[in-house]
Amino acid sequence: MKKQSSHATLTDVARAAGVGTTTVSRVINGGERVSQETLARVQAVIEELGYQPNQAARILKGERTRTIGLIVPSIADPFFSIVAEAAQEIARAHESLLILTVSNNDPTVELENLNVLTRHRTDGLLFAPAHSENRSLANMLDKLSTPSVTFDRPLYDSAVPSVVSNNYKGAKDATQHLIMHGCKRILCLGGEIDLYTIKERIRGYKEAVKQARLDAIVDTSIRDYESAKAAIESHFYSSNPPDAVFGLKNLATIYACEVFQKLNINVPKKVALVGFDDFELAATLRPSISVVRQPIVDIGRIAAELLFNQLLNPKRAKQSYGDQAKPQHIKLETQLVLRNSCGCKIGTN
Amino acid sequence: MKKQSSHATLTDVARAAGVGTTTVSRVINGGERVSQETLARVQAVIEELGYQPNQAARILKGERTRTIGLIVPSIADPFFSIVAEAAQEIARAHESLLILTVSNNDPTVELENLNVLTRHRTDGLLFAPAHSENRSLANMLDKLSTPSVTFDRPLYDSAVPSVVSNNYKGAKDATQHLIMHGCKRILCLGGEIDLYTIKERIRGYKEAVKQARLDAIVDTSIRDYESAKAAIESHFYSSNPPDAVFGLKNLATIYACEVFQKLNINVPKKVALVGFDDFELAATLRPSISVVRQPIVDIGRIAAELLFNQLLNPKRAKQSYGDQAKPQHIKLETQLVLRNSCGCKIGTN
DNA sequence: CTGTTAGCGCCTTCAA
DNA sequence: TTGAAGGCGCTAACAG
Repeated sequence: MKKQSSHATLTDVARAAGVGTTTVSRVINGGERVSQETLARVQAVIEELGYQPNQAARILKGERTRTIGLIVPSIADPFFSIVAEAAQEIARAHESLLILTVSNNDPTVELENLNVLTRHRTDGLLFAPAHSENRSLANMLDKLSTPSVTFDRPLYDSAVPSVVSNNYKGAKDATQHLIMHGCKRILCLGGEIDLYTIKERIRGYKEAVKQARLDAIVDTSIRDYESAKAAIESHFYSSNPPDAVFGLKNLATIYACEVFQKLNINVPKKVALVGFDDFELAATLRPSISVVRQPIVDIGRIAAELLFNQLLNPKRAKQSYGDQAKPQHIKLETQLVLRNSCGCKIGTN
Repeated sequence: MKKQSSHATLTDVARAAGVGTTTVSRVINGGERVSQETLARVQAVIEELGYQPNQAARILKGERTRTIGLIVPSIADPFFSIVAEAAQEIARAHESLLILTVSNNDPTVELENLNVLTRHRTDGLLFAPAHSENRSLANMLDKLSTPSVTFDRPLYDSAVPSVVSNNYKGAKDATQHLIMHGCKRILCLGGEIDLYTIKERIRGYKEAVKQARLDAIVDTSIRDYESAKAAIESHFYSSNPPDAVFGLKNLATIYACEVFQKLNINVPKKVALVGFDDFELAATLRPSISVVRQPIVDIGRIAAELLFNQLLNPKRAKQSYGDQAKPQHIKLETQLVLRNSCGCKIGTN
């Protein structure tokens, strides 16, 4: 009888094949310096025993763990699930595994995740920081020897590179487009004001209305359909209703669509609409919804590639903040996808 | 100078605190049998050094890895990203990490993932098998000591428990509902005929039309928008066009909507429509789309709970197929969500 | 080409 | 309440 419900070890294989452990080690690591016969025999035993090397033992010997940690606010969110898919693809190309954790945008949970991942000695870390100003997180990561890259949001005052969209310009473009359509009172609608992305988008929106000498009307009270309905009703049943809405994020835009439909407020005749973030069916809704599209796959892919670059070129890895070599901050451009909700007369489909 | 860019070890801590390694070990494992002073001193050193125990070393000592592997066809797919979120939540509750891999429904990739996860000695495995009839996979898993659970699809001829929706009944219900609306020629539209879920849904559809003595019209040629358009055109421009469509999956349904809109075929007057799987905006489209809704979160949650039950009660874990104790196969009921596309006159929103 | 051996970092007896 | 020592499975010298 063998050990109950356990895995075969390299020693087991060596014994069964009548060779030394080194030989087995050589076989599983490419089979260099091993005679054909021995190699075949050992491989047969490996097959028979269903042997798989114990990664933990390798790690202990100083090898890389071949895992990278990914911390996302939510994996059910299409944005982050697409980033995750792209990241895992790159990881796989580098023969690494992706360990997925979810932070809910909670810095405490984020820190916990970070610690667990550290215990597991992930080779690198990919994450969307809950708060971009988080001095203690920044210090911690700079001290940590684990290469890291943030995405969607930067981490200020740290040496951690980032890959984000140009939220500011995307929002400004969208707002200016509405202005070009003649809109005078543009409501900027959303929630989660603490997020870097939202702040940037609001900044872009404000810049655009300011340049056009229009009033900035910002409502960040949206949390769910109900709050969206309440907010929109209060704005549109007022004496001076908006003539356009800029949705700060996906759900805000979708809720706005639904509420307008429910209240029989015609889009785009009565109110023009542009949203941040494209979504499935944006082109199928009537009217079709104009949006600012982020290069989501690129964000995930480039962030992961940046990370593996650090892993493979450790030379620049330990630059600390303050060195003249600044961390790489990549800002990807967004694309304004014009459909009908903004007032454009673009052919359906 | 300390070792370059490496992590502090338990020995480092012990030395710095002027105690033995055993003491430090005790401190990080609850601090029993350690004097207050010593405990405080050691904790201070741990804090100062940013020490985190090396999980690999613990694993080598025989502890659980506190990781579970998740293999999904695609994480960008909303169905699987929701399952993943639910699973990671359960894992977190059990202080475990989720390692995410993507199979693309490719058995070869699936096997690779399985092997990598085995090398990492994940405590358990959660996966949606690419093919439900995969004898070698089944054998492999039965031999493997790693507790596993499949979701969305079972793995036949194996001792691996599963958590799936009642695809058969959901599809049958949907089809019968269309029949109740008076539909006589119901087109069953989709793709990926190899998948368990699709087969089951087709089975349910066929049973329903058979009971009503109607013809079964099944078209599984849908791969993308173009193929959907071609298929629908060929069916609807024929001499005997369908009066209803049953969408076998999300995208098939959505493509159908888009094509009908494009071809100016009125839903539900000209053709009734019910789809399998609910989706964001299904209620917002005009007409709103009636669907069969799966309890996705439950699938992920229950699968993960089943897995941890096995982990915590290893007694029944090693039941092999053929024992009288059959593996647990959980089938969750779906819900027919009636909106307007089927012909129901249900109030909007 | 092949085998022996010494740790990697931690936990767990066993003594003190 | 503390510490010393062995070993988990593997790899990398270092012999043969």
